[in-house]
Amino acid sequence: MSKIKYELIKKEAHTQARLGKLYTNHGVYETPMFMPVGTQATVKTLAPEELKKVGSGIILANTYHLWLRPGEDIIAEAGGLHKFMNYDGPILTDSGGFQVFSLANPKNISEEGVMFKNHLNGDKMLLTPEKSIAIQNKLDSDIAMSFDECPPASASYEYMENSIKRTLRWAKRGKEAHNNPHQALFGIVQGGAYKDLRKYSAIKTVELDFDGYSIGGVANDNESKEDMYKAIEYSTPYLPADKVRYLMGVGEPKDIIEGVIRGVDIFDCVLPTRLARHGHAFTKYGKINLKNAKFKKDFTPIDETCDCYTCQNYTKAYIKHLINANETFGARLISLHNIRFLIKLTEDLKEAIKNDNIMEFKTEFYQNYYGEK
RNA sequence: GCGGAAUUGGUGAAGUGGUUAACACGCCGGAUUGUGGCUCCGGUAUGCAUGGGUUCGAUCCCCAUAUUUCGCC
Repeated sequence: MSKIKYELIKKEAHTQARLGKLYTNHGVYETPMFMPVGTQATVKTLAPEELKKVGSGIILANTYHLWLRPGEDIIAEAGGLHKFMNYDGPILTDSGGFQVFSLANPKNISEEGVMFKNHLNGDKMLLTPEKSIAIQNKLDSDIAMSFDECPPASASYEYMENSIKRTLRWAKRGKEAHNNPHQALFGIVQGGAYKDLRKYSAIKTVELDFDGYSIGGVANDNESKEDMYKAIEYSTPYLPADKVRYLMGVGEPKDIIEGVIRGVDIFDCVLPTRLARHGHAFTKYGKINLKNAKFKKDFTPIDETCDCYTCQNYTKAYIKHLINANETFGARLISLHNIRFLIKLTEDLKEAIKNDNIMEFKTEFYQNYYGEK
């Protein structure tokens, strides 16, 4: 019957970084943590066992997509999302809120909910906080997300203020509609890079008392790094220490480090898998593009220091060939590596928190990755 | 051997007597942050088979040569 529990193990001495433990119905995991994204009940190209092997904990699936296809009833009939997709680790479902930002025309947002144009067949569909929660209840994920609006970072103060207030009303409605005793429900803090709006949103969201808290609305709309870090800094001070904090949609190595330093515990991002499909790989010494001609005869692994299956067995030249030939095995190999890279990063961050030297770790990482002094 | 047609970048090709030779693929780069996977954005022929000629000007007109191709003997 337990939903989710966060235990703060240790705070880093010089920053807000936290080492914690997350107890879920599908295992106990340490944070900081990176969640691979499996929108349509699959982390693209990868099998569940492979995800476990690279050390991933929670994965993210998407309410909106699974609602449209195959439909939450079919997944419920299968015995829930875990059984349906054969993943026995924890699953978090996004609420569909991000689709408000990416799919819906802004004028289709009302107090009641959001009108979407179904991207599969063009049908108009209404997603409301109650509906989003009902779908997530049926999907039976470990963590459900509140249905929020994710306004563009460039939104005006006025728009943002109205938006966060509506998101708060939606959060309350969603919480009241929530009806799955072993599923946790997270609230989402919005407010762009406006200090008082982030504060207001955080305090009011916490008042509603959720099982965990997210910081949303970052890394969109060409938002500057500076604004992203501000959005985090303006939010985390108002979040309770005994609840987990999740920064939504963030996954560049630099942003994960900066997020952890500002007190974030969980991240998710499509970047490792999307970059992989386009031939880009993370390495200790920066991101590389395997399509580049210089890798044609490079018979060394993507990253000599990496312990993943890909780096243990395959060369850049081979993977470049697969990507050039549009073979899916190439995307698979890089996806595996990229996810392992980010998870390894969180492992290193955990170690740095234990040792109270996260700023030193950051400096060294940046030197290697970005060539900074 | 005779006659016809063709010859434009790595490939398939469009095109006009007059500034920067269309487009597609490929190639070379770049992008990508709660995913509408195989997308988006750049760059990529100092030259239009070769040599002459006509013209103020030719990739586009004329001649020759070469190559390819089709038909006939």
